[in-house]
Amino acid sequence: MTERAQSSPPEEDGDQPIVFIVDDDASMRRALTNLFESVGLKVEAFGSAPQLLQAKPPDVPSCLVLDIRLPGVSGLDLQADLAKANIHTPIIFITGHGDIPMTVRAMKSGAIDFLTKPVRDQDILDAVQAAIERDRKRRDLNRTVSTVRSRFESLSSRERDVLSLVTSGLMNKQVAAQLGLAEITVKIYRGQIMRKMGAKSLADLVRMSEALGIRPNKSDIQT
Amino acid sequence: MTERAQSSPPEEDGDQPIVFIVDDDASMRRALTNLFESVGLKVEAFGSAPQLLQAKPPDVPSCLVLDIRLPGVSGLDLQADLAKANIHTPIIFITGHGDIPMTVRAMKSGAIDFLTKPVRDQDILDAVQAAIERDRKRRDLNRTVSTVRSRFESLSSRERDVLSLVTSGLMNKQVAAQLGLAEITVKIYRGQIMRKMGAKSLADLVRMSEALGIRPNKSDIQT
DNA sequence: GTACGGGACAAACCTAGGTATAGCTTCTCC
DNA sequence: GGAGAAGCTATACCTAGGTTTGTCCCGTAC
Repeated sequence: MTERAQSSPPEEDGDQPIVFIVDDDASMRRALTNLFESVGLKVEAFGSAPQLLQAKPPDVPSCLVLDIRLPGVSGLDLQADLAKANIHTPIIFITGHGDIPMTVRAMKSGAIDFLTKPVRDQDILDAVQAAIERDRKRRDLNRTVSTVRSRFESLSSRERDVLSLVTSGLMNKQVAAQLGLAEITVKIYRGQIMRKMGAKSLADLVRMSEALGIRPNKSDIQT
Repeated sequence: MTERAQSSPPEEDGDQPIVFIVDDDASMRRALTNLFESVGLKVEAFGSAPQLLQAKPPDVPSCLVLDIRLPGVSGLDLQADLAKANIHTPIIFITGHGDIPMTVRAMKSGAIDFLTKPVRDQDILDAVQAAIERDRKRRDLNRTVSTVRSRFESLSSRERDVLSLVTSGLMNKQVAAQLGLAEITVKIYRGQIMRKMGAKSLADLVRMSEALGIRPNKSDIQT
Protein backbone atom coordinates (compact mmCIF):
# COMPACT_ATOMS: atom_id res chain seq x y z
CA MET A 1 0.00 0.00 0.00
CA THR A 2 2.33 2.69 1.20
CA GLU A 3 5.03 1.92 -1.31
CA ARG A 4 6.79 5.16 -2.09
CA ALA A 5 9.32 5.35 -4.85
CA GLN A 6 12.42 3.59 -3.67
CA SER A 7 14.96 5.65 -5.60
CA SER A 8 17.14 8.02 -3.68
CA PRO A 9 16.54 11.32 -5.50
CA PRO A 10 13.18 12.69 -4.35
CA GLU A 11 10.56 12.33 -7.07
CA GLU A 12 8.72 15.56 -7.65
CA ASP A 13 5.46 14.39 -9.18
CA GLY A 14 4.37 11.50 -7.03
CA ASP A 15 1.59 13.43 -5.39
CA GLN A 16 2.39 16.98 -6.30
CA PRO A 17 -1.00 18.72 -6.12
CA ILE A 18 -2.47 20.63 -9.06
CA VAL A 19 -4.71 23.67 -9.05
CA PHE A 20 -7.07 23.99 -12.00
CA ILE A 21 -8.19 27.49 -12.86
CA VAL A 22 -11.18 28.26 -15.04
CA ASP A 23 -11.66 31.95 -15.77
CA ASP A 24 -12.43 33.69 -19.04
CA ASP A 25 -10.36 36.70 -18.06
CA ALA A 26 -6.80 36.07 -19.24
CA SER A 27 -5.24 38.58 -16.88
CA MET A 28 -6.98 36.96 -13.95
CA ARG A 29 -5.73 33.54 -15.05
CA ARG A 30 -2.21 34.90 -15.25
CA ALA A 31 -2.41 36.54 -11.86
CA LEU A 32 -3.75 33.42 -10.16
CA THR A 33 -1.28 31.19 -11.94
CA ASN A 34 1.60 33.35 -10.78
CA LEU A 35 0.26 33.43 -7.26
CA PHE A 36 -0.11 29.67 -6.97
CA GLU A 37 3.19 28.93 -8.66
CA SER A 38 4.88 31.33 -6.27
CA VAL A 39 4.02 28.96 -3.44
CA GLY A 40 5.16 25.92 -5.40
CA LEU A 41 1.85 24.60 -6.67
CA LYS A 42 1.37 23.16 -10.14
CA VAL A 43 -1.26 25.02 -12.13
CA GLU A 44 -3.38 24.39 -15.22
CA ALA A 45 -5.52 27.25 -16.44
CA PHE A 46 -8.49 27.21 -18.84
CA GLY A 47 -10.70 29.84 -20.37
CA SER A 48 -13.95 27.88 -20.29
CA ALA A 49 -15.70 24.89 -18.80
CA PRO A 50 -15.48 22.61 -21.85
CA GLN A 51 -11.73 23.11 -22.01
CA LEU A 52 -11.45 21.89 -18.45
CA LEU A 53 -13.64 18.88 -19.14
CA GLN A 54 -11.45 17.86 -22.06
CA ALA A 55 -8.38 17.81 -19.87
CA LYS A 56 -7.68 14.44 -18.35
CA PRO A 57 -8.74 14.08 -14.75
CA PRO A 58 -5.55 14.23 -12.70
CA ASP A 59 -4.29 11.40 -10.57
CA VAL A 60 -3.08 13.65 -7.78
CA PRO A 61 -4.79 15.75 -5.14
CA SER A 62 -6.21 18.80 -6.83
CA CYS A 63 -8.80 21.53 -6.66
CA LEU A 64 -10.70 23.84 -8.94
CA VAL A 65 -10.78 27.62 -8.84
CA LEU A 66 -13.80 28.72 -10.84
CA ASP A 67 -15.15 32.05 -11.83
CA ILE A 68 -18.90 31.92 -11.33
CA ARG A 69 -19.56 33.85 -14.51
CA LEU A 70 -18.17 31.84 -17.39
CA PRO A 71 -19.10 32.02 -21.06
CA GLY A 72 -21.64 29.32 -21.89
CA VAL A 73 -21.58 26.95 -18.95
CA SER A 74 -21.53 28.90 -15.68
CA GLY A 75 -19.44 27.93 -12.69
CA LEU A 76 -22.48 26.58 -10.91
CA ASP A 77 -23.48 24.53 -13.92
CA LEU A 78 -20.00 23.15 -14.13
CA GLN A 79 -20.16 22.20 -10.48
CA ALA A 80 -23.40 20.33 -11.12
CA ASP A 81 -22.00 18.63 -14.23
CA LEU A 82 -18.93 17.46 -12.38
CA ALA A 83 -21.05 16.10 -9.55
CA LYS A 84 -23.20 14.25 -12.05
CA ALA A 85 -20.06 12.81 -13.64
CA ASN A 86 -19.03 11.64 -10.20
CA ILE A 87 -16.04 13.96 -10.08
CA HIS A 88 -15.70 15.39 -6.63
CA THR A 89 -12.70 17.65 -6.86
CA PRO A 90 -13.15 20.43 -4.30
CA ILE A 91 -14.21 23.76 -5.81
CA ILE A 92 -13.42 27.33 -4.85
CA PHE A 93 -15.56 29.96 -6.48
CA ILE A 94 -14.55 33.49 -7.29
CA THR A 95 -17.09 36.07 -8.23
CA GLY A 96 -17.31 39.69 -9.21
CA HIS A 97 -21.06 40.06 -9.10
CA GLY A 98 -22.37 37.17 -7.06
CA ASP A 99 -25.47 37.18 -4.95
CA ILE A 100 -26.53 35.31 -1.85
CA PRO A 101 -28.71 32.61 -3.43
CA MET A 102 -25.83 31.74 -5.73
CA THR A 103 -23.52 31.51 -2.77
CA VAL A 104 -25.90 29.30 -0.85
CA ARG A 105 -26.38 27.02 -3.79
CA ALA A 106 -22.65 26.66 -4.31
CA MET A 107 -21.92 26.01 -0.65
CA LYS A 108 -24.79 23.53 -0.30
CA SER A 109 -23.36 21.66 -3.26
CA GLY A 110 -20.13 21.26 -1.40
CA ALA A 111 -17.97 24.18 -2.46
CA ILE A 112 -15.01 24.81 -0.20
CA ASP A 113 -15.18 28.57 -0.42
CA PHE A 114 -16.78 31.41 -2.29
CA LEU A 115 -14.64 34.52 -2.61
CA THR A 116 -15.53 37.94 -3.89
CA LYS A 117 -13.32 40.10 -6.08
CA PRO A 118 -11.02 41.68 -5.34
CA VAL A 119 -9.63 38.50 -3.84
CA ARG A 120 -6.96 38.80 -1.21
CA ASP A 121 -3.99 36.57 -1.94
CA GLN A 122 -3.95 35.04 1.49
CA ASP A 123 -7.64 34.16 1.34
CA ILE A 124 -7.39 32.20 -1.86
CA LEU A 125 -4.17 30.52 -0.82
CA ASP A 126 -5.80 29.39 2.41
CA ALA A 127 -8.81 28.14 0.51
CA VAL A 128 -6.65 26.22 -1.96
CA GLN A 129 -4.68 24.72 0.86
CA ALA A 130 -7.83 23.52 2.58
CA ALA A 131 -9.27 22.23 -0.69
CA ILE A 132 -6.20 20.19 -1.51
CA GLU A 133 -6.08 18.77 1.96
CA ARG A 134 -9.69 17.72 1.66
CA ASP A 135 -9.05 16.16 -1.72
CA ARG A 136 -6.12 14.23 -0.36
CA LYS A 137 -8.32 12.73 2.34
CA ARG A 138 -11.13 12.01 -0.09
CA ARG A 139 -8.73 10.25 -2.44
CA ASP A 140 -7.26 8.17 0.34
CA LEU A 141 -10.66 7.05 1.50
CA ASN A 142 -11.73 6.39 -2.04
CA ARG A 143 -8.77 4.24 -2.80
CA THR A 144 -9.38 2.12 0.26
CA VAL A 145 -13.06 1.71 -0.41
CA SER A 146 -12.63 0.85 -4.06
CA THR A 147 -10.04 -1.78 -3.23
CA VAL A 148 -12.48 -3.35 -0.83
CA ARG A 149 -15.31 -3.06 -3.31
CA SER A 150 -13.41 -4.75 -6.08
CA ARG A 151 -12.59 -7.62 -3.76
CA PHE A 152 -16.20 -7.84 -2.78
CA GLU A 153 -17.14 -8.09 -6.43
CA SER A 154 -14.90 -11.12 -6.77
CA LEU A 155 -17.14 -12.99 -4.31
CA SER A 156 -19.73 -15.43 -5.57
CA SER A 157 -23.32 -14.71 -4.68
CA ARG A 158 -23.38 -17.36 -1.99
CA GLU A 159 -20.23 -15.97 -0.47
CA ARG A 160 -21.89 -12.57 -0.31
CA ASP A 161 -24.86 -14.04 1.51
CA VAL A 162 -22.57 -15.60 4.05
CA LEU A 163 -20.51 -12.42 4.39
CA SER A 164 -23.49 -10.31 5.28
CA LEU A 165 -24.80 -12.72 7.87
CA VAL A 166 -21.41 -13.39 9.41
CA THR A 167 -20.57 -9.71 9.75
CA SER A 168 -23.95 -9.09 11.29
CA GLY A 169 -22.76 -11.26 14.17
CA LEU A 170 -24.43 -14.61 13.59
CA MET A 171 -22.67 -17.86 14.41
CA ASN A 172 -21.87 -20.30 11.62
CA LYS A 173 -24.71 -22.58 12.61
CA GLN A 174 -27.18 -19.70 12.56
CA VAL A 175 -25.98 -18.60 9.15
CA ALA A 176 -26.34 -22.18 7.97
CA ALA A 177 -29.90 -22.37 9.28
CA GLN A 178 -30.91 -19.09 7.63
CA LEU A 179 -29.49 -20.11 4.28
CA GLY A 180 -30.57 -23.72 4.52
CA LEU A 181 -26.99 -25.00 4.43
CA ALA A 182 -24.85 -27.33 6.47
CA GLU A 183 -22.59 -25.66 8.97
CA ILE A 184 -19.50 -27.07 7.31
CA THR A 185 -20.47 -25.39 4.05
CA VAL A 186 -20.66 -22.04 5.81
CA LYS A 187 -17.24 -22.62 7.32
CA ILE A 188 -15.77 -23.29 3.92
CA TYR A 189 -17.35 -20.20 2.36
CA ARG A 190 -16.21 -18.19 5.29
CA GLY A 191 -12.64 -19.23 4.72
CA GLN A 192 -12.91 -18.36 1.03
CA ILE A 193 -14.34 -14.97 1.94
CA MET A 194 -11.46 -14.20 4.27
CA ARG A 195 -8.98 -15.12 1.57
CA LYS A 196 -10.67 -13.24 -1.26
CA MET A 197 -11.27 -10.12 0.83
CA GLY A 198 -7.75 -10.14 2.22
CA ALA A 199 -9.11 -9.93 5.76
CA LYS A 200 -6.77 -11.08 8.47
CA SER A 201 -9.46 -11.28 11.13
CA LEU A 202 -13.18 -11.09 11.63
CA ALA A 203 -12.71 -7.55 12.93
CA ASP A 204 -11.16 -6.63 9.60
CA LEU A 205 -14.04 -8.19 7.75
CA VAL A 206 -16.59 -6.32 9.82
CA ARG A 207 -14.87 -3.02 9.11
CA MET A 208 -14.76 -3.79 5.41
CA SER A 209 -18.44 -4.57 5.31
CA GLU A 210 -19.12 -1.31 7.12
CA ALA A 211 -17.12 0.52 4.48
CA LEU A 212 -19.18 -1.20 1.82
CA GLY A 213 -22.39 -0.21 3.54
CA ILE A 214 -23.45 -3.77 4.22
CA ARG A 215 -25.53 -3.33 7.32
CA PRO A 216 -27.63 -5.68 9.36
CA ASN A 217 -31.22 -4.60 10.09
CA LYS A 218 -30.60 -2.21 12.90
CA SER A 219 -27.91 -0.81 15.11
CA ASP A 220 -28.15 -3.29 17.97
CA ILE A 221 -27.47 -1.72 21.35
CA GLN A 222 -30.15 -3.09 23.55
CA THR A 223 -29.99 -3.94 27.17
CA MET B 1 -33.48 2.64 25.75
CA THR B 2 -36.50 3.09 23.59
CA GLU B 3 -38.98 3.35 26.42
CA ARG B 4 -41.92 5.31 25.14
CA ALA B 5 -44.75 6.25 27.39
CA GLN B 6 -46.78 3.16 28.02
CA SER B 7 -50.19 4.79 28.28
CA SER B 8 -52.74 3.99 25.61
CA PRO B 9 -53.86 7.43 24.36
CA PRO B 10 -51.34 8.69 21.81
CA GLU B 11 -49.09 11.32 23.38
CA GLU B 12 -48.64 14.31 21.19
CA ASP B 13 -45.36 15.66 22.48
CA GLY B 14 -43.16 12.57 22.35
CA ASP B 15 -41.13 13.85 19.46
CA GLN B 16 -43.16 16.73 18.17
CA PRO B 17 -40.54 19.01 16.59
CA ILE B 18 -40.10 22.63 17.65
CA VAL B 19 -38.98 25.59 15.59
CA PHE B 20 -37.19 28.35 17.50
CA ILE B 21 -37.38 31.79 15.99
CA VAL B 22 -35.06 34.63 16.96
CA ASP B 23 -35.91 37.95 15.32
CA ASP B 24 -36.10 41.41 16.80
CA ASP B 25 -38.92 42.39 14.50
CA ALA B 26 -42.17 41.46 16.21
CA SER B 27 -44.20 41.40 13.02
CA MET B 28 -41.70 39.03 11.42
CA ARG B 29 -41.89 36.78 14.47
CA ARG B 30 -45.65 36.74 14.22
CA ALA B 31 -45.63 36.01 10.52
CA LEU B 32 -43.18 33.15 10.85
CA THR B 33 -44.97 31.74 13.86
CA ASN B 34 -48.25 31.70 11.98
CA LEU B 35 -46.63 30.13 8.98
CA PHE B 36 -45.02 27.30 10.93
CA GLU B 37 -48.07 26.69 13.07
CA SER B 38 -50.17 26.50 9.95
CA VAL B 39 -48.30 23.35 8.98
CA GLY B 40 -48.60 21.89 12.46
CA LEU B 41 -45.18 22.75 13.88
CA LYS B 42 -44.63 23.87 17.46
CA VAL B 43 -42.98 27.29 17.66
CA GLU B 44 -41.14 29.34 20.26
CA ALA B 45 -40.19 32.87 19.31
CA PHE B 46 -37.66 35.21 20.92
CA GLY B 47 -36.62 38.77 20.34
CA SER B 48 -32.91 38.35 21.08
CA ALA B 49 -30.13 35.82 21.44
CA PRO B 50 -29.92 35.88 25.28
CA GLN B 51 -33.62 35.11 25.52
CA LEU B 52 -33.09 32.03 23.42
CA LEU B 53 -30.14 30.93 25.50
CA GLN B 54 -32.19 31.18 28.68
CA ALA B 55 -34.81 28.85 27.31
CA LYS B 56 -34.21 25.23 28.16
CA PRO B 57 -32.70 23.19 25.35
CA PRO B 58 -35.51 21.04 23.99
CA ASP B 59 -35.53 17.27 24.09
CA VAL B 60 -37.10 16.90 20.67
CA PRO B 61 -35.90 17.45 17.12
CA SER B 62 -35.74 21.17 16.51
CA CYS B 63 -34.17 23.93 14.49
CA LEU B 64 -33.41 27.61 14.74
CA VAL B 65 -34.54 30.35 12.43
CA LEU B 66 -32.30 33.33 13.04
CA ASP B 67 -32.24 36.83 11.73
CA ILE B 68 -28.62 37.67 10.99
CA ARG B 69 -28.95 41.16 12.33
CA LEU B 70 -29.94 40.95 15.96
CA PRO B 71 -29.52 43.55 18.70
CA GLY B 72 -26.34 42.86 20.67
CA VAL B 73 -25.30 39.35 19.71
CA SER B 74 -25.63 38.83 15.96
CA GLY B 75 -26.95 35.68 14.38
CA LEU B 76 -23.46 34.62 13.38
CA ASP B 77 -22.18 35.21 16.90
CA LEU B 78 -25.01 33.17 18.27
CA GLN B 79 -24.15 30.37 15.89
CA ALA B 80 -20.56 30.41 17.14
CA ASP B 81 -21.66 30.53 20.78
CA LEU B 82 -23.95 27.58 20.34
CA ALA B 83 -21.23 25.60 18.63
CA LYS B 84 -18.87 26.39 21.48
CA ALA B 85 -21.51 25.24 23.96
CA ASN B 86 -21.75 22.01 21.98
CA ILE B 87 -25.28 22.69 20.87
CA HIS B 88 -25.71 21.60 17.31
CA THR B 89 -29.28 22.44 16.50
CA PRO B 90 -29.48 23.14 12.77
CA ILE B 91 -29.74 26.83 11.89
CA ILE B 92 -31.53 28.64 9.10
CA PHE B 93 -30.57 32.26 8.61
CA ILE B 94 -32.77 35.02 7.31
CA THR B 95 -31.32 38.30 6.26
CA GLY B 96 -32.42 41.62 4.85
CA HIS B 97 -29.00 43.06 4.13
CA GLY B 98 -26.60 40.14 4.05
CA ASP B 99 -23.45 39.92 2.03
CA ILE B 100 -21.49 37.06 0.54
CA PRO B 101 -18.74 36.72 3.16
CA MET B 102 -21.41 36.49 5.82
CA THR B 103 -23.19 33.81 3.85
CA VAL B 104 -20.02 31.84 3.35
CA ARG B 105 -19.15 32.03 7.01
CA ALA B 106 -22.60 30.86 8.04
CA MET B 107 -22.65 27.97 5.57
CA LYS B 108 -19.13 26.88 6.45
CA SER B 109 -20.18 26.77 10.08
CA GLY B 110 -22.87 24.31 9.17
CA ALA B 111 -25.98 26.41 8.55
CA ILE B 112 -28.72 24.57 6.70
CA ASP B 113 -29.80 27.53 4.64
CA PHE B 114 -29.45 31.26 4.27
CA LEU B 115 -32.50 33.04 2.94
CA THR B 116 -32.92 36.62 1.86
CA LYS B 117 -35.94 38.79 2.56
CA PRO B 118 -38.54 38.76 1.31
CA VAL B 119 -38.62 35.08 2.13
CA ARG B 120 -40.95 32.86 0.16
CA ASP B 121 -43.08 30.70 2.39
CA GLN B 122 -42.25 27.52 0.56
CA ASP B 123 -38.51 28.17 0.77
CA ILE B 124 -38.44 28.54 4.51
CA LEU B 125 -40.81 25.63 5.04
CA ASP B 126 -38.57 23.41 2.94
CA ALA B 127 -35.53 24.59 4.85
CA VAL B 128 -37.20 23.94 8.20
CA GLN B 129 -38.27 20.52 7.05
CA ALA B 130 -34.73 19.64 6.02
CA ALA B 131 -33.31 21.08 9.24
CA ILE B 132 -35.62 19.07 11.45
CA GLU B 133 -34.91 15.95 9.51
CA ARG B 134 -31.19 16.50 9.96
CA ASP B 135 -31.67 17.12 13.67
CA ARG B 136 -33.64 13.94 14.03
CA LYS B 137 -30.82 11.96 12.49
CA ARG B 138 -28.21 13.75 14.55
CA ARG B 139 -30.13 13.06 17.74
CA ASP B 140 -30.58 9.40 16.87
CA LEU B 141 -26.89 8.96 16.21
CA ASN B 142 -26.04 10.87 19.33
CA ARG B 143 -28.21 8.76 21.53
CA THR B 144 -26.65 5.59 20.22
CA VAL B 145 -23.13 6.84 20.59
CA SER B 146 -23.61 8.17 24.07
CA THR B 147 -25.11 4.90 25.22
CA VAL B 148 -22.08 3.09 23.91
CA ARG B 149 -19.77 5.65 25.43
CA SER B 150 -21.28 5.37 28.87
CA ARG B 151 -20.90 1.61 28.73
CA PHE B 152 -17.31 2.03 27.66
CA GLU B 153 -16.73 4.25 30.66
CA SER B 154 -17.88 1.46 32.93
CA LEU B 155 -14.93 -0.66 31.77
CA SER B 156 -11.83 -0.94 33.91
CA SER B 157 -8.60 0.28 32.37
CA ARG B 158 -7.39 -3.22 31.68
CA GLU B 159 -10.65 -4.09 30.01
CA ARG B 160 -10.20 -1.09 27.75
CA ASP B 161 -6.73 -2.26 26.80
CA VAL B 162 -8.10 -5.65 25.89
CA LEU B 163 -11.04 -4.14 24.02
CA SER B 164 -8.85 -2.10 21.76
CA LEU B 165 -6.54 -4.98 20.91
CA VAL B 166 -9.35 -7.47 20.42
CA THR B 167 -11.30 -5.20 18.12
CA SER B 168 -8.17 -4.52 16.14
CA GLY B 169 -8.29 -8.18 15.19
CA LEU B 170 -5.68 -9.81 17.42
CA MET B 171 -6.16 -13.29 18.81
CA ASN B 172 -6.42 -13.76 22.55
CA LYS B 173 -2.91 -15.12 22.77
CA GLN B 174 -1.52 -12.13 20.87
CA VAL B 175 -3.36 -9.73 23.13
CA ALA B 176 -1.98 -11.60 26.11
CA ALA B 177 1.55 -11.34 24.75
CA GLN B 178 1.25 -7.62 24.09
CA LEU B 179 -0.09 -6.89 27.54
CA GLY B 180 2.13 -9.38 29.31
CA LEU B 181 -0.81 -11.44 30.51
CA ALA B 182 -1.85 -15.07 30.46
CA GLU B 183 -4.26 -15.99 27.71
CA ILE B 184 -6.88 -17.07 30.23
CA THR B 185 -6.87 -13.62 31.75
CA VAL B 186 -7.61 -12.08 28.40
CA LYS B 187 -10.46 -14.51 27.89
CA ILE B 188 -11.99 -13.53 31.18
CA TYR B 189 -11.68 -9.81 30.49
CA ARG B 190 -13.10 -10.37 27.08
CA GLY B 191 -16.17 -11.99 28.55
CA GLN B 192 -16.58 -9.12 30.99
CA ILE B 193 -16.26 -6.64 28.15
CA MET B 194 -18.96 -8.34 26.12
CA ARG B 195 -21.28 -8.28 29.10
CA LYS B 196 -20.62 -4.69 30.13
CA MET B 197 -20.84 -3.36 26.58
CA GLY B 198 -23.98 -5.32 25.84
CA ALA B 199 -22.41 -6.78 22.71
CA LYS B 200 -23.96 -9.97 21.45
CA SER B 201 -21.09 -10.80 19.13
CA LEU B 202 -17.59 -9.73 18.19
CA ALA B 203 -19.06 -7.99 15.15
CA ASP B 204 -21.16 -5.87 17.49
CA LEU B 205 -18.14 -5.03 19.57
CA VAL B 206 -16.15 -3.99 16.54
CA ARG B 207 -18.91 -1.68 15.40
CA MET B 208 -19.16 -0.15 18.84
CA SER B 209 -15.46 0.52 18.97
CA GLU B 210 -15.70 2.14 15.55
CA ALA B 211 -18.46 4.38 16.86
CA LEU B 212 -16.22 5.31 19.78
CA GLY B 213 -13.35 6.11 17.46
CA ILE B 214 -11.13 3.38 18.85
CA ARG B 215 -9.01 2.56 15.85
CA PRO B 216 -6.06 0.31 15.35
CA ASN B 217 -2.93 1.82 13.81
CA LYS B 218 -3.93 1.82 10.22
CA SER B 219 -6.68 0.75 7.89
CA ASP B 220 -5.28 -2.66 6.98
CA ILE B 221 -6.09 -3.71 3.40
CA GLN B 222 -2.93 -5.23 2.15
CA THR B 223 -2.51 -8.05 -0.25
C1' DG C 1 -17.80 -34.14 -24.50
C1' DT C 2 -14.81 -32.61 -21.29
C1' DA C 3 -12.93 -29.15 -18.61
C1' DC C 4 -14.09 -25.58 -15.36
C1' DG C 5 -16.33 -23.05 -11.68
C1' DG C 6 -19.97 -22.66 -8.45
C1' DG C 7 -22.44 -24.88 -5.03
C1' DA C 8 -23.01 -28.29 -1.53
C1' DC C 9 -21.58 -31.68 1.83
C1' DA C 10 -18.84 -35.29 4.96
C1' DA C 11 -15.10 -37.05 7.98
C1' DA C 12 -11.24 -36.04 10.48
C1' DC C 13 -8.63 -33.06 12.88
C1' DC C 14 -6.84 -29.05 15.13
C1' DT C 15 -7.00 -24.34 17.10
C1' DA C 16 -9.41 -20.50 19.18
C1' DG C 17 -13.00 -18.77 22.08
C1' DG C 18 -15.45 -18.91 26.32
C1' DT C 19 -17.27 -20.33 31.14
C1' DA C 20 -17.05 -21.92 35.91
C1' DT C 21 -14.69 -22.52 40.06
C1' DA C 22 -11.19 -21.33 42.83
C1' DG C 23 -7.26 -18.88 44.66
C1' DC C 24 -3.88 -15.14 44.98
C1' DT C 25 -2.29 -10.04 45.74
C1' DT C 26 -2.90 -5.11 46.31
C1' DC C 27 -5.20 -0.96 47.06
C1' DT C 28 -8.78 1.93 48.83
C1' DC C 29 -12.62 3.29 51.44
C1' DC C 30 -15.09 3.51 55.66
C1' DG D 1 -8.99 -4.03 59.99
C1' DG D 2 -12.21 -5.91 57.05
C1' DA D 3 -15.09 -5.49 52.82
C1' DG D 4 -14.84 -4.80 47.94
C1' DA D 5 -12.97 -4.01 43.53
C1' DA D 6 -9.36 -4.59 40.28
C1' DG D 7 -6.04 -7.42 38.60
C1' DC D 8 -4.06 -11.79 37.69
C1' DT D 9 -3.74 -16.85 37.15
C1' DA D 10 -4.74 -22.14 37.10
C1' DT D 11 -7.48 -26.36 36.09
C1' DA D 12 -11.03 -28.31 33.72
C1' DC D 13 -14.30 -28.50 30.31
C1' DC D 14 -17.10 -27.38 26.37
C1' DT D 15 -18.33 -24.93 22.08
C1' DA D 16 -17.18 -22.41 17.90
C1' DG D 17 -14.10 -21.61 14.16
C1' DG D 18 -11.33 -23.29 10.51
C1' DT D 19 -8.53 -26.46 7.18
C1' DT D 20 -7.80 -30.53 4.40
C1' DT D 21 -9.16 -34.12 1.51
C1' DG D 22 -12.41 -36.02 -1.11
C1' DT D 23 -17.01 -36.56 -3.31
C1' DC D 24 -21.04 -35.22 -5.97
C1' DC D 25 -24.23 -32.36 -8.95
C1' DC D 26 -25.03 -28.90 -12.34
C1' DG D 27 -24.55 -25.66 -16.00
C1' DT D 28 -21.88 -23.60 -19.60
C1' DA D 29 -18.19 -22.41 -22.40
C1' DC D 30 -15.07 -24.16 -25.85
